Amino acid sequence: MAPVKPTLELLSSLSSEHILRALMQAERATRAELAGFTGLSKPTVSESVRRLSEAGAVIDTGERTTGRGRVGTYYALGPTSGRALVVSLAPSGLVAEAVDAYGDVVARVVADVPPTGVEGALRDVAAQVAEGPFRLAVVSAADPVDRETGRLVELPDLPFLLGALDAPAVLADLVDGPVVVDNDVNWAARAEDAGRDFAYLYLGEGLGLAVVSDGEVRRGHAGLAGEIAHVLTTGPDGSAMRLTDVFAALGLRRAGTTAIDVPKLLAGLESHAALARALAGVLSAVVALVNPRAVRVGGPWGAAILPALADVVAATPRAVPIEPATVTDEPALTAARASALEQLRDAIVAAARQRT
Amino acid sequence: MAPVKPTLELLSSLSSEHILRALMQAERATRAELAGFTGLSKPTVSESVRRLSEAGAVIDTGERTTGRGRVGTYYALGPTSGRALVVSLAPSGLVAEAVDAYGDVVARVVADVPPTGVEGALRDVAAQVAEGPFRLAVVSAADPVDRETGRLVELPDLPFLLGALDAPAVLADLVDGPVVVDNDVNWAARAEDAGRDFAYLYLGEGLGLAVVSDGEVRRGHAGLAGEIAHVLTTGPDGSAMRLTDVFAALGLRRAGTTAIDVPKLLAGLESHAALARALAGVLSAVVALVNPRAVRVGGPWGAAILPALADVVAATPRAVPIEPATVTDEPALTAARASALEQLRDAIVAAARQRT
DNA sequence: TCGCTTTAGGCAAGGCTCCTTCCTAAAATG
DNA sequence: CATTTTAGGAAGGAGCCTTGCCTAAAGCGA
Repeated sequence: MAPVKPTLELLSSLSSEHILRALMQAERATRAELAGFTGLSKPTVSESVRRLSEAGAVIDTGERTTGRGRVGTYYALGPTSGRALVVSLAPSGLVAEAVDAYGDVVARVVADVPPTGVEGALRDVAAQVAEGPFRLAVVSAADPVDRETGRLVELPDLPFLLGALDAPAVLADLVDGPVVVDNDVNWAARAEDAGRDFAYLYLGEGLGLAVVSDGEVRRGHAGLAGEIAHVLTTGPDGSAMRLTDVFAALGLRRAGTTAIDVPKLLAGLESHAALARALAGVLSAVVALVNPRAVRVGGPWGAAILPALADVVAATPRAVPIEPATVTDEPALTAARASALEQLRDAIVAAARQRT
Repeated sequence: MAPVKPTLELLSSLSSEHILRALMQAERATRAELAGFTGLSKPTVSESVRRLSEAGAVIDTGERTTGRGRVGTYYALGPTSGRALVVSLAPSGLVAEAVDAYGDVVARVVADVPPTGVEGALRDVAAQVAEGPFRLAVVSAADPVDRETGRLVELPDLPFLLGALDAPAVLADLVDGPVVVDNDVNWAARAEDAGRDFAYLYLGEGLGLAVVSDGEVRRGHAGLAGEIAHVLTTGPDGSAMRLTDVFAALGLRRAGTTAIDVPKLLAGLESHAALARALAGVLSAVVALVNPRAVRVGGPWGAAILPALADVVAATPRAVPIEPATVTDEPALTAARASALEQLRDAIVAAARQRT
């Protein structure tokens, strides 16, 4: 809206940004190479590198070019560029990674969720990959996340897989900057390359849906967009029923909980038709409200139900393509890592802008 | 993502943008005043104004200051800044306005929809407010709009109020720039100030819903987000039923059409409970999928049903505030006008950036 | 009436950024 | 060992923004 003030400082900070981003891609480069990458002139690059070196943002690596011609000096990002923490929290286990500005995973720890709860385990794995404080953290959690606070929230009639957890508070002394927490289904959707408007349906012990509109996951006011358990749909008997109650009616809940009994569901093919109809009812609401180009289906029983679901949806007046999820290996972690990398790089550029 | 190239030209174009935006607000100003408004120094402003004058973007109005001190020269936007066309199309009538870069409505025409169709009437009203070609047009239409083409689309089992219309094609020879078309409900939602995440439910002859996420109306892949007629909900008899079929079941459709019989609906209070329940079912899907802070309700029978609807929703496990719409006087036109003004101003700044 | 104040605008100098062009140093090549 | 190749530096120039000062002209007040 309001234009930026036209000052010479703006130009030099733009040059710095060019240099830094080029170094993030190249890992190390001489000033002549940077001039080639960025399109800036050699004197401009030299001056910018001089300033950045003075501020500690980049350093002379000590390496020298060995080829024809004069010996060049390699520069790289300084140690102050720091690292980002990436954590994936799920009942099946925790994964923590430390990522540097080059996108390299410099440390990785996997752990089980102990019976004492996820909080201690989170602190442990984060500490294990730490090496000095992180500049920021990105957390994926298999439960609904409050958008404001980053805390996990329990919703009625939904399985609460990880339990109460205030990840920003737990990680506060390990992370200097922001701690971003989001639901694993939202992260998994971000890993998909399915266009600017699509929905991602996750079918596992819990049910999840991510809405991607105009290229971004839309979390809603409190971060609870996509919590579809309470959406009205068609029950096995044809009556209007909330989606979560369909599983109860079909006897597909794990005893004493609201979690879905996945093995039983996969074994009992006869319930698939009723499930497909119920899910199609939910998707009719998705189609009506967010109008996705397609619906990607993932999760432990996503592939099993997909054909039946696709058939039912195809017969509705507003058919939408039903596609299998394409990223199946740690999808949430993959997307969280990419987000952490982008945020880390932005933070480095912003910090350099501050300190010069 | 990719930073802008640091060039001196960037600075001068930024200065020009400051000057132009200040003139859009002030209508006319001396260079000294512009220096005060923008925070730029007097020589910078003088130089920028000189360049903009040469390019025709601003002109000496001929007026002179009359106060103490030296006589100043007033500058204003040049005639090439042009106008934007704003049109509202509804069965109740057409409104066309011409808006200049100051936000003033310089011409306005109201017309009825003739039995021959809306296309000719659109051309007529647009021509009547035209005075040379428009730089862009913004159209609000009371029917679903295809996001790609801007054409009105007919959906099965929905009233098609205006009929087929390709507004961009009809206006092509009156408008030099883009023609933006959107649904009137989406425009009405943009006129509300209800936070960054909310939904707008329009209840009239047709049913409409607008979804605002992260501060923007989200239109979906084809522009059909919010077409809620086919969402499954609770029918009068408790069975799962599409929302549009609820009106059929209650005998609230105008004979031979899929349009809602609003007078009959307003007269028959006994059907309100069933309607409220059906709408609440749809809102449960809205809450689940887009998680709005609140739902604003507008339209001819919005106020009538609001208390009953609010009661039913309050009793659900995921209650959401139900609020009346705040803008009731030409809400769609108001928002379309604001959008046109913003786009016109951006276009002027962009054009100046090109031509200097 | 006349000097003072006030105000728009111009001018000059200085600082900074970027660029192009040219030069230098040093390593590999033949 | 001369030539080629390449990183880096130096010089000069152009453009933009700023501060500070000056000028012109209109109103104000004695």
